Amino acid sequence: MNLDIPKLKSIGKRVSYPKNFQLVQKGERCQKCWIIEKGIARYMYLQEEQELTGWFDLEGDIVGSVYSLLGLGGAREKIQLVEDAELIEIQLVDIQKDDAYFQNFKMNVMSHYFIEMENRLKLFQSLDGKGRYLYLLENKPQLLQRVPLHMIASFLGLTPESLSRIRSAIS
Amino acid sequence: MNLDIPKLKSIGKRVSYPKNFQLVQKGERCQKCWIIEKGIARYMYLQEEQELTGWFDLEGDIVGSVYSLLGLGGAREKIQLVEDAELIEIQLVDIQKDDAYFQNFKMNVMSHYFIEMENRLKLFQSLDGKGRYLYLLENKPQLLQRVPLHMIASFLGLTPESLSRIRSAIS
DNA sequence: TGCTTCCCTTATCATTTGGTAAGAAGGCAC
DNA sequence: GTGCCTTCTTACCAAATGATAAGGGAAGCA
Repeated sequence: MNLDIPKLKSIGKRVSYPKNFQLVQKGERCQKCWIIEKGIARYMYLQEEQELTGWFDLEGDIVGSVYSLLGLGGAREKIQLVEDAELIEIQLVDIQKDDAYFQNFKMNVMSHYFIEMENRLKLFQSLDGKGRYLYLLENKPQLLQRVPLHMIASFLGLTPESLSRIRSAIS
Repeated sequence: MNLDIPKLKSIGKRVSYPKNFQLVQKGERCQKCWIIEKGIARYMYLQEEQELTGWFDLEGDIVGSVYSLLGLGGAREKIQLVEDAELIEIQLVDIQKDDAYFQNFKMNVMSHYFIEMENRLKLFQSLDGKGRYLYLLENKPQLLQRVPLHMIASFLGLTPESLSRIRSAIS
């Protein structure tokens, strides 16, 4: 049931992209996904005037628009690199050749994000800004060291000013 | 690609349960799911001391612990009926007989909740309590008429008092 | 070097929200 | 009926957050 990552990597090819490079465009029907060898990817939603940070992927994660990969439609978000990155780029068509593996791939990718989002939603429902920040500090401390704070603030549903206040109140 | 609902219904059997009946217990490995003919189901997370309303299902929706149905483990939530309900009860084992249909079933159920939760998360990240309430009023007005407001408050990530204040400020 | 741009912080004030307490209205059991 | 329980509202105060403005520092570029 688990995803065969080595197989997935063998299907793809190694690529390097610079900071701020855009992997996925909003509305795009994605034919690719990536595995992060080094770097951070950021999922961004364009919400009336403001840019919302929906998620970050780190080393070892699979990057791609889930909505689009599943064949549900065009990507709802754009995905950009926060740092210079080294990735394994995988053409979807190469996974689709093996249908059983492709089904397994889709189930794995979606269930992974399903679990992450379920947790994330509970955090928003039950914790205030300080609580959400502390949770991030506890569970993904690398993000706080490698990602600009205004992106973290958006990810936490806060203004940069509020996040700054929360951080200064703690330390 | 879409789920064959008539087929699903033909597999199950009609049942009636009273208000407050518990369909799924936390930790349970579910062998059933349901289609709602009449009534409302409520998904509840037990979060340190407090009870969190994660979701509501209405007429036409498929009810069940997605996490458990996908074989990922025991249910993370309990599911109870908000009203007396009429349901089509479906034994999982009966769907699993047809593997292609079962794969399709799982993909459909999960992608449905994936999309719902993605939207819901964006609401929490970008809107305050009033905004989230107005969104609900616009998009699921039936819930406000049929579900006790303290459950709605929890669903919106608010205290009952805050929701009450928001409602009185609007009307 | 000097300049701009980006990133972050701090301060102030208005608004929103939570916590606590209290009370009203309705349903239900006895 | 009486009494209990649930649900909902209102009021008050403290805390959290947003909006706006301002400033400093670091990085990048001509």
